[in-house]
Amino acid sequence: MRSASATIRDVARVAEVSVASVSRALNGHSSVHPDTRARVVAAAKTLGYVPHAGARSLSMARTHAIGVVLPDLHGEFFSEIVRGMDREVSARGYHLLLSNMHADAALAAQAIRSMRGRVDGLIVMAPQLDAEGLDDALPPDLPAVLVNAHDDIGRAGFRVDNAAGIAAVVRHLVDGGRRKLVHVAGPSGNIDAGERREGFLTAMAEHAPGVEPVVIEGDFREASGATAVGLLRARGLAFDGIVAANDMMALGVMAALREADIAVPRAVAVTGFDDVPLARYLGLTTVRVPIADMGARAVARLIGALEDAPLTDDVETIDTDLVVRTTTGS
Amino acid sequence: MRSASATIRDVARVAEVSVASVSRALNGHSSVHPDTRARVVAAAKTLGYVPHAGARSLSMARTHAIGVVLPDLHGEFFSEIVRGMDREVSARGYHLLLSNMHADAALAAQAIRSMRGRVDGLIVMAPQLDAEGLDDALPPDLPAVLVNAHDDIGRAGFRVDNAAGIAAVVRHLVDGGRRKLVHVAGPSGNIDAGERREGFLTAMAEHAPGVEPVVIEGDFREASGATAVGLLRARGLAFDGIVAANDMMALGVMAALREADIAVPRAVAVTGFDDVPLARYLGLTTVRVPIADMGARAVARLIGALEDAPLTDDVETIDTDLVVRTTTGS
DNA sequence: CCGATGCTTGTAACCGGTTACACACGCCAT
DNA sequence: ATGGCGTGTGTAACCGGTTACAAGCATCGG
Repeated sequence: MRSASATIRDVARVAEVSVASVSRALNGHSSVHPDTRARVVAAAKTLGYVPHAGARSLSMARTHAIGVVLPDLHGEFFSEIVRGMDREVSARGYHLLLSNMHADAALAAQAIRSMRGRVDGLIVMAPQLDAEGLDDALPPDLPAVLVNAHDDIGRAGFRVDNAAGIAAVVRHLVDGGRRKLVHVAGPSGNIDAGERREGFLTAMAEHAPGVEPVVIEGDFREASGATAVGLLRARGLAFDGIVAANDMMALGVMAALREADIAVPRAVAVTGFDDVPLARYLGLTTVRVPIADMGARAVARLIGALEDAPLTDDVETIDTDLVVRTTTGS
Repeated sequence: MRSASATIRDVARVAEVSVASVSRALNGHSSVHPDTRARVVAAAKTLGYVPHAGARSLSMARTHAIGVVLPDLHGEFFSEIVRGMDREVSARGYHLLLSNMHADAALAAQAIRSMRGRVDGLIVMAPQLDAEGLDDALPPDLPAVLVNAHDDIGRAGFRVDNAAGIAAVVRHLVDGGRRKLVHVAGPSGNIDAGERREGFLTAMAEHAPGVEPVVIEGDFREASGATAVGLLRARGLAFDGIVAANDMMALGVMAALREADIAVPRAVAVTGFDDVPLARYLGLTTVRVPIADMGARAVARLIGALEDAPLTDDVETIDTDLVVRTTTGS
């Protein structure tokens, strides 16, 4: 029982051929005599030989690994997007190399750079890096696909159709007879939060003309949903529908409404965004975002670029679905 | 603007020194003249040089990456354990290489082998592989830490203290005056499910002597919780507490009880196991399993072994906490 | 003035694979 | 016999780093 693994040279010695023949035999090259191949395969088996992926990567300039750079994000989004990527990646024989990014831009750039030579391409979700920041963080020879990208980033990427999702929510509420809608917005720096806020205002202008839309600031966290309800009541504003920018805030809203004895959905309808699993259990009407699909499509596009044509710089849009449950019931 | 990245030789040429000096200068070796170091650093900066991690790994026999082999598991567990590992790993300057395993043992072994030369060590969760299967799947020179291990695996690993968790649940229910307890068990092949089932029987013998404990088969999925309730009622068994082997089945139990107009917790108490986020929202009394901690500790142990002493073969136990909520209210 | 010593530096081997190229061989047509 | 061709194999360069070893040079003590 050896402790160090066998190398290709060990196999060559045992099979009494050159290392070149071992390599060719094991990689299914056609110009290898059947007898030779048999000897090589037998030697490899007795030695328990497994090729050293790092060495192969170096000489082939191909690692068959994809780097994933994500900010520190909450469980549901993280596991969904990674699951989607993994599904696609393992179907194509690649691996995923994870790197969680720190908030600091310099550290983020460092994390990205440290991937050179480890991966064939990158999938990056970097809310805090703008086009410039990305340009000097990304090694020029490493193809990258952006997730949650700005429209105008000038790079291959994906984005969620936030405006359409919010518009569907607003239309649904207006169809149900609600007019006095309030939007609980996400943090101001966040791209998706910004688009949802704009989308809300646009949709209100279209579907409820004449109504002054109200926007309360939130931060995507559950507590800020409850705070928003407190604020509304303190100001004495009348409202019959609350459109939260994500599901967690919608949960906070629901808890605060229950505490204030305001009936959902009779007095006030509540909606979220994302469709986290919790939403189904609590009957929350929300907008489903196919996160896993986005991960899978990002991977597919990246690997496609690696194996065929280079990446194009356009941003693809991910469609959303309105999921109607009980918090907006008639 | 070059398309291919600069190599150490390019830097050497520009700085007018040898590659050895570049390597030494950039790696903070002490025997480099300050002037030389300055020239090298300047050259590296103008060229935008980033060392090629793959090449460095090959010559140093160190990748600073840890392979993670997991079965295809549901969201919560996956994201929690990966989060815990990531926390520990990035604090120590390593990366995580993910590989989801297929159910087939041969494919699983293949997935593990393909990590050779890519990672310095492995963290493996392989419910379908026994000691033998692991022995010939794991390359002998690759340290590995097992998660969710059998007690007697003869390898470094971690396990959840399922018996203690279930015992705490049973004690809590008995303290609340419940005696006629039913256990809804997990799938028979699963290690944790088995330990929870045994733990239930042992705890019942101790805390409720004379009572005949009932066990209904389930499969860890929500639907099987509901099915179990149906079975109990069909058999006409009396019960005042249901101890589900995990949270999802407990949710199924609760839904079925609600449908049958059986009051929780007044008529029947319900408990789960795992403490998924949903449990908090639905008020489920359950056993908290610190999944992220387990991931972090597995990584810490593996990296410790890599950098200091080799791994010892013992299995460490992860403690659980009883979390009392409303489904067992007095 | 000479050898020992310490500080820098360069040359080249090495990590473990892949593959361009050369070459040996047998066979066939000329 | 000769040249051309196809098949199978080996030699050695290469991927991009690290590092053992040798060597140049200035300084210093005897």
